[in-house]
Amino acid sequence: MTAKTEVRVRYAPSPTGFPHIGNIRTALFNWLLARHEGGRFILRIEDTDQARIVPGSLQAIMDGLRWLGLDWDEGPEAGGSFGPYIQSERLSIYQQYAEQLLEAGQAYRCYCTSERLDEMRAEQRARKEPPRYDRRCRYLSATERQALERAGLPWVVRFATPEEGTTTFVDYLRGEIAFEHAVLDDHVLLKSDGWPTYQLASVVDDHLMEISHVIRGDEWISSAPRHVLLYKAFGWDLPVLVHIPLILGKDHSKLSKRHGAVDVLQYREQGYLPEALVNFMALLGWALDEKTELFDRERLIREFTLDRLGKNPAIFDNDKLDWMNGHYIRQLAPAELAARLYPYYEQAGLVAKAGGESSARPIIDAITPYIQERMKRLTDAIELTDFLFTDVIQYQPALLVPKGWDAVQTATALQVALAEIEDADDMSAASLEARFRAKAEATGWKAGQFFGAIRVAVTGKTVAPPLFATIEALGRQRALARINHAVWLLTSPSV
RNA sequence: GGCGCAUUCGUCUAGCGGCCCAGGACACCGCCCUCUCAAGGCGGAGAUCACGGGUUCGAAUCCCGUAUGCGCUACCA
Repeated sequence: MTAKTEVRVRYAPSPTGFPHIGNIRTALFNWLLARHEGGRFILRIEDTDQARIVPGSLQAIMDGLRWLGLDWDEGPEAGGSFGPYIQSERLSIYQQYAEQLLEAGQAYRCYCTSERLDEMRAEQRARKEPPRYDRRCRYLSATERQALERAGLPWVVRFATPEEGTTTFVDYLRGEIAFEHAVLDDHVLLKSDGWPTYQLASVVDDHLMEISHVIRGDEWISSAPRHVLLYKAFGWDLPVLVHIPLILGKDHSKLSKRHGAVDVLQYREQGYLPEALVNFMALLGWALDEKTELFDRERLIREFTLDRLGKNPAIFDNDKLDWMNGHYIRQLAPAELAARLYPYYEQAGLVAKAGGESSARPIIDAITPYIQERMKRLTDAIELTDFLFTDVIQYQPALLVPKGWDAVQTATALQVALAEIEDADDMSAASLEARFRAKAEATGWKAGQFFGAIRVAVTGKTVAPPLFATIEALGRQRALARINHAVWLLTSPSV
């Protein structure tokens, strides 16, 4: 009877670029499993390829995770008793384990130069053979080895892969997968500069950090047998291996820059809500049942299990994300929405245009309830309401004239509107609406035409938030000025 | 080329031998609501379950081939 071991999962990105939507979705699944099982979610940084490190990417990774609410229990800035969690700070550990393999004869030093390796591979390719290390250094005689050693040549440590037989392992999603040793290489464990490769570092760390489930993209499945062999060489127990399908772009290739936004933080810039992105990403490769699509964070944690994961790659469909984002926007309390909108207005320069925060806030607060169900992204608010923040608006005068009316008729109606607004002692949207509806009734004008003309006069647009809420937010003076201007446009000889 | 994985509406997916001549959602189309645009409601179109063989009384579901797509094939992860 073995005690149930704690679930410990990790997200182990390389700081070689900004966090990509595909990687982050892997992080999400790891995080969800940890939270569902009451386990631990670990962030480990795999920075063993110094040449490829991109400055700022570690920070971006952490910002992205935090924005999405994927908090880590152990890792950079969180601590933990299995640290350090940055591989560049664990070099001596990997060297020690490489040494152990060397002594056990499960690995060997290779003195081949990269030039020789390149030539060898070119020849193999020319002969239509699979490119593979020819194991020259594996079978060096003692004297040869000593000579090389004495010459002070640089060396790498390679794993002595069994030459015959097959390694079989179980992938949680796909079942048994087998690889013949003949197709495996004697891959490098320790590079000539003493740094480990991914293969060594990740296996050593997963073991030392007591990782229970390795959930990663399925591009790793072909290196899984090497990892299994390494575990065996060390005499360690295997974690549960879960290879999840990749996310593809619209053209069915691996998601990349060509497909538009792929960095998580770009989604924030574009006005997506983290709750929408989390929900959406969870559905890329996971489903609860035949109908449920909307999951808040708690529900996701409650329902998430590995056995509901799918095994075929998903194509990222922005349309559905947009729909879902709109749903979550409508879900927000208006005050909360207004607060989240503020930074976008600031970014767009509208706060400054309105004369600073104290004048911008009330406008945003007033109009937000009316644009809430008209947005797919937070950034949509800008275009929907920019006319509220400026003194002058510009539009084609012809837009003023509704279908079925002419300029004269329109000017007359706008003058009536002017009088109504001047006479109004209550500028609330409800009161204005009652007033204008009564007027439409009395004159026999269709609301569509009458209101449409006013809408363009006041906003410069044919598509805008509800008219009377708009006028209320605008205020009497500015509304009058704009309608006056419209009348002038209609009656001036140039039109 | 070799090895591996995958294959259900355009897209995300449900389906784990009979409930399926395949269900839901996005997108699309129509109608309703309506001051525009949305949101919302109702309805529609859309998948010979990649193809070909088996197994079975019965297959989208199991087995074998083929095709296609994707991944890996570095002193990168």
